[in-house]
Amino acid sequence: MARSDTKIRILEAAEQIVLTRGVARLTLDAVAAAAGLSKGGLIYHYDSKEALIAAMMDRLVASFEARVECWRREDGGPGSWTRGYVRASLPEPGSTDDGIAAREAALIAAMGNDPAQVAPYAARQEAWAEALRTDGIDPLRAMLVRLAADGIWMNEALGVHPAPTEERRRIVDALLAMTRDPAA
Amino acid sequence: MARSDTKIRILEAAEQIVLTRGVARLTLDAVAAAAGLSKGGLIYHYDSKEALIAAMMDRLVASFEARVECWRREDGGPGSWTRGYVRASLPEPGSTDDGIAAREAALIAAMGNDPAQVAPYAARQEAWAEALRTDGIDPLRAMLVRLAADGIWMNEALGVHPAPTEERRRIVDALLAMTRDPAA
DNA sequence: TTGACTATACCGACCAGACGGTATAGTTAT
DNA sequence: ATAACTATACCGTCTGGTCGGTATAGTCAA
Repeated sequence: MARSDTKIRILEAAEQIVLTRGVARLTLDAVAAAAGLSKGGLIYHYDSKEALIAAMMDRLVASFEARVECWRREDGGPGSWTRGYVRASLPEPGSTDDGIAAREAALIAAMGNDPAQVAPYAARQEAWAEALRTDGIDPLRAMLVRLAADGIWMNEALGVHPAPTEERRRIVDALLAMTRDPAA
Repeated sequence: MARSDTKIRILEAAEQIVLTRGVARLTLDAVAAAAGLSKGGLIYHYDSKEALIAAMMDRLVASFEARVECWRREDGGPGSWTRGYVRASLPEPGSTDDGIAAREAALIAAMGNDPAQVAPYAARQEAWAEALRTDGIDPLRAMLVRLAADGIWMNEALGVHPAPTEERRRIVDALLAMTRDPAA
């Protein structure tokens, strides 16, 4: 068995638990069981629960920014970063892009365990605001698009669905269009 | 003492704990201490932690919808419900409207304790979507405004600030304007 | 008026179980 | 052999919840 997969397996197990059973059940025993190893094995990889959640946060920030950058590159032009943010935040339902689950789960876990652990995510805000500001489109418009995207995924992370699938798609299209059309 | 004040005192204490110390520290002992009574006294009013959080959720839904309705009435005309939603979600920083704290705290507490407890909030989505749809303005536009408002307060509930105070005000103004101007 | 009884509000000691974390011995791959 | 990894047993603490009890105020028949 590929040994280095273990750490990732642990993180994914932790994400699943948060998403399906709630932060309160994110216990070391539960994570170990879900990842298919013992608590001792889990602690070997992550010294403490805090370390585990910190790793989830790192993974989330890195994977999210990578996905934004990936979309931005195969797009280009004014507004491409904003569009990347939207696409990275709101992958097509049913797509294989499961990185989004990590984002939700990690943030919820951090918030649930200790609000201070949200810091790594909060720390990226300034950089993202700067990216929006210099994206070649109206900065206020870019920020509105970004916030609406946040509104969707954050609601969905809570299990709340502000719009059914069909309408959701139209909303995402509208957000992407707002980054292109100079009028509205 | 006015007996029913106690229940409110308990709920407010619980909100404060969630907001300042995190869900993990929302224990019955902590709530009782913060509300100025014993655990026995707390349990007398709310049979279990679950019941306490359910009460927080009820309070949140009722108070939020009341605030939306309040704003809508003293406004009127097309888009007034959408504007009410924005104003109820995003009170001026420093205003005495602390109802928003209840919304954040209750949702976080529910999510932290058991995701299923978010249900009372999720259940209102359809009604809100209907209100947006029949608000006299472009429904898609109304939904985008609502989602952006959600994006702001949900970020802030996590302790994340996507925009500094000055820019935040401009964003809120832009959202309100979007419910009035037929163009964009 | 008085005494029996009830309802409401609250107290705080206590308990069983769960939790994060430690210790340590064992296993496997190189 | 050694380092990477895993399993099991265990510990102290904390948590949600229980339970027996107290205090006060009100009702009501005699």
